[in-house]
Amino acid sequence: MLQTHALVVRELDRQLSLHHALPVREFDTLITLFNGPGQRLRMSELASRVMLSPSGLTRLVERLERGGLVRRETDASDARSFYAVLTPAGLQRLDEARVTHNAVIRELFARHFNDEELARLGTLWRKVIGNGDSTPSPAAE
Amino acid sequence: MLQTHALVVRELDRQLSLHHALPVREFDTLITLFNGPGQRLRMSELASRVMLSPSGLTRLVERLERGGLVRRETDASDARSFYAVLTPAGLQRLDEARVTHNAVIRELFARHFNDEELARLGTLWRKVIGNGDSTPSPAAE
DNA sequence: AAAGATTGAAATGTCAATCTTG
DNA sequence: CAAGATTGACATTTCAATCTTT
Repeated sequence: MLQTHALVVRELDRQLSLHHALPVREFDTLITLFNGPGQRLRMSELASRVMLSPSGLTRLVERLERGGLVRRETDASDARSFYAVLTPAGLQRLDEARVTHNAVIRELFARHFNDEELARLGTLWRKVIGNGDSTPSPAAE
Repeated sequence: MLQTHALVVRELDRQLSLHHALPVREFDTLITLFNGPGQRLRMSELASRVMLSPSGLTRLVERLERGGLVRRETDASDARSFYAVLTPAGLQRLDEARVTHNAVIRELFARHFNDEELARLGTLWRKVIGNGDSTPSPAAE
């Protein structure tokens, strides 16, 4: 299982970096923002969703901001907090990269399974995510 | 799917590092060597099995060697090549760490499934790995 | 020249410490 | 003081260049 995971992520990163100069981590961050309310999320919330430490996310958002794909805004209700917001350029880049993303997933992964198997896999994975217990982990949804 | 795997790997790394000072990458390398013929593998072969670049593996083996868990030997038939060999100390450390490894996998993952589901997952994953497709179709552009 | 492996430089991520605000 | 976020120091990994052997 760990090997399967590593294989898919590696190839995804290779293709996204090659065709869109957008490593898989950055891609994941953009798509997470896209799914957030108003295409924005607090830094801390974003960090836990993309499984990065707070400092790791700060640095990643710095890079995205330099590339104009994301913008940081202050929170009117709490001056300690910042929002990361998807910019129009970020949205466009995400849409382009999604084509490659989907192609890789299909080619490397989905291709091996029929619809019933895919549905079953989805169900099984959700069981794991939905239940974070055992040890107090800092990052969970 | 990517999130599920990321979650498991993160927790595995946390627990192995905490209890055995053995990050998941090192653990993976030891167990791969353990499964090799004579508990040894060529550097290049080991690199591809643990999904590390050649240079990445060189440095990882350096660390393991410093810790006495692995030893490097020359190859009599080809002076360019080196073998990484599991030492007795490495085997013992691996055995200890396996307890933690199994506990985490069971708690975080296997616990959610019955035997039939686990068998099915194994089958599905192997389908993906079995295909060493390095360059998928350029459906992106 | 090609293959196996390593080294230097640079990118990315983490932990601990710090700064600001609640 | 606690919470959100950032910064500094450090660890790990990769790419490109290099060295040795085939």
